[in-house]
Amino acid sequence: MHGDNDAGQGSAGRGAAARLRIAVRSVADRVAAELRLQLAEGILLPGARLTESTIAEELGVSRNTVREAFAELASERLVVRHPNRGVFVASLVAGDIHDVYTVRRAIEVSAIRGGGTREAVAAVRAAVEEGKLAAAADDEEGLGSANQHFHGAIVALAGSPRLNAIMSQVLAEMRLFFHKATVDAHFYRGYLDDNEETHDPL
Amino acid sequence: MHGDNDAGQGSAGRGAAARLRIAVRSVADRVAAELRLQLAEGILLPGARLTESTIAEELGVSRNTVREAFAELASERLVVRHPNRGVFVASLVAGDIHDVYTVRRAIEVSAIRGGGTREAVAAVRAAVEEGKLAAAADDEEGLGSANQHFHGAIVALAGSPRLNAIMSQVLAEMRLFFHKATVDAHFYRGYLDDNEETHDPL
DNA sequence: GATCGAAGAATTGTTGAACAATTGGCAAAA
DNA sequence: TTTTGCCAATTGTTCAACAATTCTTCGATC
Repeated sequence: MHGDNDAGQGSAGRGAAARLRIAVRSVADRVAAELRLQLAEGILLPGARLTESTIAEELGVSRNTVREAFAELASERLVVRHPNRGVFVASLVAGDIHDVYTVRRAIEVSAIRGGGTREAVAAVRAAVEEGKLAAAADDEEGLGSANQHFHGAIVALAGSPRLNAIMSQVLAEMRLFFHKATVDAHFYRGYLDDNEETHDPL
Repeated sequence: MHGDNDAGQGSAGRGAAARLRIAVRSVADRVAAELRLQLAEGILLPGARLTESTIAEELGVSRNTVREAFAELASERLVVRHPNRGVFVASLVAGDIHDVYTVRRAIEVSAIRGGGTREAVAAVRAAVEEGKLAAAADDEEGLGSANQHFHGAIVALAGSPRLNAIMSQVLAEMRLFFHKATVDAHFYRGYLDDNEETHDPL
């Protein structure tokens, strides 16, 4: 009874699947993506609790699927699991932030050393321009976006899939941090100088 | 009926749980740990297929739990998921290996720059000694182990939890690679020199 | 009134069964 | 031989159940 399918529908279905193959991943992945988005947009604030059943209901998926999505996000450090208590949006303390910057610096310094293809270098310059424009227009949002592109481009210089992956996690953690309504400006300033030093060699 | 628990057993159970709290994690985590072990020991060879139901039966857990373990391992790149086809032990091609070394180098160079506490430096020296002893005794196994300790200690110099985490993943990937029965010795040699250069500054 | 502890409620961790969707192999047809 | 279509096996996902654990609330005791 369950191996029962008619040829007509089969071929039609295959066509649709092929068209979407690249875009459509598993449901768990899409749930993770949705949550990642809400995290980045500050809809879910650090420290907030994510209840399995609630999210399962909201997104119309099963608790089990939500669980898989949580595992994904936890491995990215965007949420933390407290055994038997639940998962919470990660809230970064000063030490964590310092640590994130340590990682970013390690990756970027190494990537810059490596040189990079002409296109990769061009991408960096483009991101810098993007940032200047946003800064001139006082566009907070755009500046943040340009910042992400800049750091992504820097790491892409190395042409290393793993470094890229690590960097995108780092950037995700930083987004989490920056959306925490008010950031201690002084604390942040210190790191800005650090950034400048990092990419000066270019 | 399901909220039914007697006080006596409750207190006894709590004692046992408290004793094991640190060691015993979730079942999914233990499954992942077991698989990680089999991966490191070369029981599961690169390219091998891991069937959910088989492993579930072997370890006496549910398929769903195995699934969670797979997610964990996949995020560590120890296995790869082919959608709708299954998970396979990751098999690293030349490019991957190069990439792993790129990451390792980036992390280690940065960690060495940072200096490190006296204890951390001592740990590095200890690992070097361990390696020398193993080499003198022609102890392949011990040499591999010493190598792991060495690189772990190097990164620990930075005192960064995130760098440590990244490094342990890198080491796990390397273990996967080294257990692939026969490794092209020449290819490997090239990287050995690289290692030497990396830690020479010490 | 404050503290402590014990039911009770809520939530997580795990299981087992079910079924749709997809894949790969194999046999029959062209 | 190549292609087509079916079958078997496996994955992806859901649902329902229950045990274990944590959180809450409510008295009882001091």
